[in-house]
Amino acid sequence: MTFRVEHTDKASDARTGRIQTDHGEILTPIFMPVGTVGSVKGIDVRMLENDVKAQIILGNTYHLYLRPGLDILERAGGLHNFNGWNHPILTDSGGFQVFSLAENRKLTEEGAIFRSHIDGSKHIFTPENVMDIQRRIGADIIMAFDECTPGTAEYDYAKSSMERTQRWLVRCVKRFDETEPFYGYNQTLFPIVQGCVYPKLRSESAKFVADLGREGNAIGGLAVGEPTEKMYEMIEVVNAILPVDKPRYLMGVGTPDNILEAIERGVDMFDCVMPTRNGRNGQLFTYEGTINIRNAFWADDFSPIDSTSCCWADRYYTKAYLHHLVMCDELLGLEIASLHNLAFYLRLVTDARQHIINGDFIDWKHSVVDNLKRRVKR
RNA sequence: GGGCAGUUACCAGAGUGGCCAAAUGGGGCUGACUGUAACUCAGCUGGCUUUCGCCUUCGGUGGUUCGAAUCCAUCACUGCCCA
Repeated sequence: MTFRVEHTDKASDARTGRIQTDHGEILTPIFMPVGTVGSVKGIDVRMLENDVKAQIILGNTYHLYLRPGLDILERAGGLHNFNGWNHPILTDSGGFQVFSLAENRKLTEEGAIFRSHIDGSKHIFTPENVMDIQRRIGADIIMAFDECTPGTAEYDYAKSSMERTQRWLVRCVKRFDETEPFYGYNQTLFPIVQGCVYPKLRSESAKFVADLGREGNAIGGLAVGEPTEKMYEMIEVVNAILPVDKPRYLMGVGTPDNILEAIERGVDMFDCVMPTRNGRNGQLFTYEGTINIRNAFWADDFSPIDSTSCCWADRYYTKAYLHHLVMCDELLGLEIASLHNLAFYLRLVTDARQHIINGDFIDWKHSVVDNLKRRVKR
């Protein structure tokens, strides 16, 4: 994998760049749709390519390991062959599940012991086997096994958690570097900065990560319960330390305005379940603000879903029709809402990229950010 | 014409003397959702009030009772059965 910064913004830390992988190129800043079990929920690969214009998607180590399992993935020839997505893929390590499945796991120095949410069976994830598993899943970019610390953690816990993540990181790097790709094409490992909301821990973690000299770096443990302003502050602390010539990936973030604020602070890559999950729950993101398409007042609004038109569905279908589909629990409603939201997210980062190139990113951001946060009432 | 069963909130449907503005579903309204155990979850759903509380409701009318969705009478309507 290679990365090249192409344009830097004079008024902020925003920049554009180009990541090259064996499965193709990624123009940054980029949003990566989340496909936890190997599928972006409700969206097939043709829609991802042609309508969403996704360049890279995520998969999840924990979920894919449980189902379909490594044997099937290996016999399929890796995740790209299995799910038909012949562009870059990034897999998360299961570190987030250490956080989100906290009731079903036990943490030790060795790793994390999980109870499967599917059948209750017991599994252990260690830095070493998570590297091995991600080798076999076959993503282009794989993530270190970390603990995603809650945003509300006390300093002492955050410190010991971050230190354990660092010890795990050393083991991840060692294992990754002494193993080979499973399928012939190159893979790269991104380490993850932790440290909760504490600047001291964040900078310590960022230095540790930066010193590893990997091809890209990630910021984890944000948007997990801390105030939004803290998140921005932590991004600033960390990005002041992470190398500028490597892509920076802010894990799991976020809302459209979160993404623009993070781009301003020098982040290049994002993923979030929000466009798909919230879309399934009836929330649409637009440049006008967010729309809850279940609200009764959309029932007779026969205007296009999004007049600014992120994809064909926005022009083709009306709000009233999408409202109807959602109220009827029709599968098509979930699909259209997810499609719209993903197309919007990809358009958002594409527009950000263009404005960085044009040199007016900050002005543009100021002109759109308040609207992005507002709720559209008819 | 006779017999039996029934009529409860938007719908279905519990409740058969006070703990009932009335269970539970559904529908509806509103909100939440940030590296996906999530087509999920939460609140509200007679009126006024932030709460307390007050007011108006259980087919209609009239009664019994300290007190009625619940008991009695009568009328109306619905369903099934017999002529």
